[in-house]
Amino acid sequence: MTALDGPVDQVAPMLLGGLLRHSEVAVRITEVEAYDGASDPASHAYRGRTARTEVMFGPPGRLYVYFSYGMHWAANVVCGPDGTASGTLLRSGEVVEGLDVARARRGRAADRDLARGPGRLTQALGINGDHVGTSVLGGGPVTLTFDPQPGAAVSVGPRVGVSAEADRPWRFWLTGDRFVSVYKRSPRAPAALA
DNA sequence: ACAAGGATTCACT
DNA sequence: GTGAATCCTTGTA
Repeated sequence: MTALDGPVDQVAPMLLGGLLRHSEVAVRITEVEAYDGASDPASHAYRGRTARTEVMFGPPGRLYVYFSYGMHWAANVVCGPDGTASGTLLRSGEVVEGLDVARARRGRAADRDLARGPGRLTQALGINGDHVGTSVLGGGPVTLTFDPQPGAAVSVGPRVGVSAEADRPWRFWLTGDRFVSVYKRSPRAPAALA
């Protein structure tokens, strides 16, 4: 029983403002996306258990990390009760600790861009495939600290990059935050309704 | 065994 | 704004 075992579209916005830490680097989460296994064609787990998506069916709080476009890692926090496949993609954040380490990992990039984007965020934190299945709820190398801010304005909008169900409003971000990635609709997604 | 496509980023025009 | 890089996972033969 954790704060993560509810419906993913309710859990995802709760991660906003939270702190994800991997040793000396910590990131304040500013943007997330929810993915549900059973009802969500855009989810990797939609077609059932496979070797890759197995972790999404497990207990909440574990990391699901996958390799995308042949060059980027993207990190999810598994949500929902054990046996249900859902997860929250960590899309963007602000590096608030370990700036020097994050800068070294990200090459030449503006501080604002250190973790602004799913692939950038994992790179700044040093998260990769080795961390699949690691719990972020304590005891592991990666930890997630909730920092709920009841008064904070949260925006909701369509998801990025997915070609199916792009218009499901399951992307959440802190309204007006500088450390939110720019929205760019997938070229494969059907045109938005007028 | 093979072919297709992707929950993206970066450099260049 | 546009296009290339790059390799893993999955479905199909």
